Amino acid sequence: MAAMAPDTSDRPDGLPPTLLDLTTFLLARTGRTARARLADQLAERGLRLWDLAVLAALADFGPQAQRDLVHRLGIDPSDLAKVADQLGAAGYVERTRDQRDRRRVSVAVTATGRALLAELEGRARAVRDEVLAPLDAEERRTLHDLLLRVHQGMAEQSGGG
Amino acid sequence: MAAMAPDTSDRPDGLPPTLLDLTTFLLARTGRTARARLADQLAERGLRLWDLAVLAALADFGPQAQRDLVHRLGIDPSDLAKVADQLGAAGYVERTRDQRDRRRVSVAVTATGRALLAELEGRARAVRDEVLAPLDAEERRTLHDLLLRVHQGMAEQSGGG
DNA sequence: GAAAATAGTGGGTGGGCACCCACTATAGGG
DNA sequence: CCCTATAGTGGGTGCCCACCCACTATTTTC
Repeated sequence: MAAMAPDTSDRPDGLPPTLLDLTTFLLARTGRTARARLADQLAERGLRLWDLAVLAALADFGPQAQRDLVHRLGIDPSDLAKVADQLGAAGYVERTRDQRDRRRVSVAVTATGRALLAELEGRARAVRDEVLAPLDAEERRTLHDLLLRVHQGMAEQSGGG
Repeated sequence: MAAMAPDTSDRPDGLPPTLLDLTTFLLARTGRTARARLADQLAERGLRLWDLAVLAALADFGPQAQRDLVHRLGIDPSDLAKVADQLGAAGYVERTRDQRDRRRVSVAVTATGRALLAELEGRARAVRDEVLAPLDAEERRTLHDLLLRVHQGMAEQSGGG
């Protein structure tokens, strides 16, 4: 693909070099597209990004109180309540009162939830393959690594390291 | 900074590995943060991202009709009208009826606009230095290059290359 | 010169996301 | 016990963004 002569006139491309020189802009723009495509995939299941994050956290770290999820994911407690509520109604998670501290609601992912998560991961990988099409395997690894470190840096900055 | 022992318990960090394994997710998340910080900088001048894009396009490609900007930047014509209107009111651009085709409005960046653009570029670079703090100079170049190619791939995909 | 296409404008819509507050229930400290 | 802090919930707000439609002015086509 893309072996034809570039016809600059009817391409939506051709962003100003000034913008393309700004890594901040590139990161923002590619990130926006990636997010949008991922969100589209989730939307096909009636889900949003937070749903994926919550499922992943529960699968990785096991059942835990909402307060822990709030802390770990940096989501607003009130928003999490809604997400958990919806996931619970759909049978993807189970919520039980913690008997040692009855203020707390412990959330656990169900088998159905795990299956959903696996599917979502697949969709996310499909999006990645689409988005990172121009890169070969090693470049993808490099990009992933760099982004991971950038992300960790961000976490430290806002987390007050 | 960040020379102290990591206290995993009160960090907003610790996202689920499942998520950190998804490049799509990383790209989306770092992109979101980058965008937010850039938007913050622009907001200090009462501007939004499109304002920067429009100024850059005019500076790079010279005066042109709104339809060209629409085409080049992929912005909605109606939205561009508003952006151009605001930039015009603030004196950053000048809008004149094209005398050869009086339907068209030609937009040109003013001297003030160029000065503003220069300042905004500086702010964007500052954000970049903040966001890419964990990376050395060569890694930043690599990241920029990879993102640029990813971006071009996206443009081809949606532009029907 | 009538009809169809094009350029720009104004107004409005819907979705997502972050954020905040008031309130209930429970726990823990003195 | 009373007081304070914590956990969760429901409801609501504001921002941004993308998108769409109706309308006017102008140009192009036949």
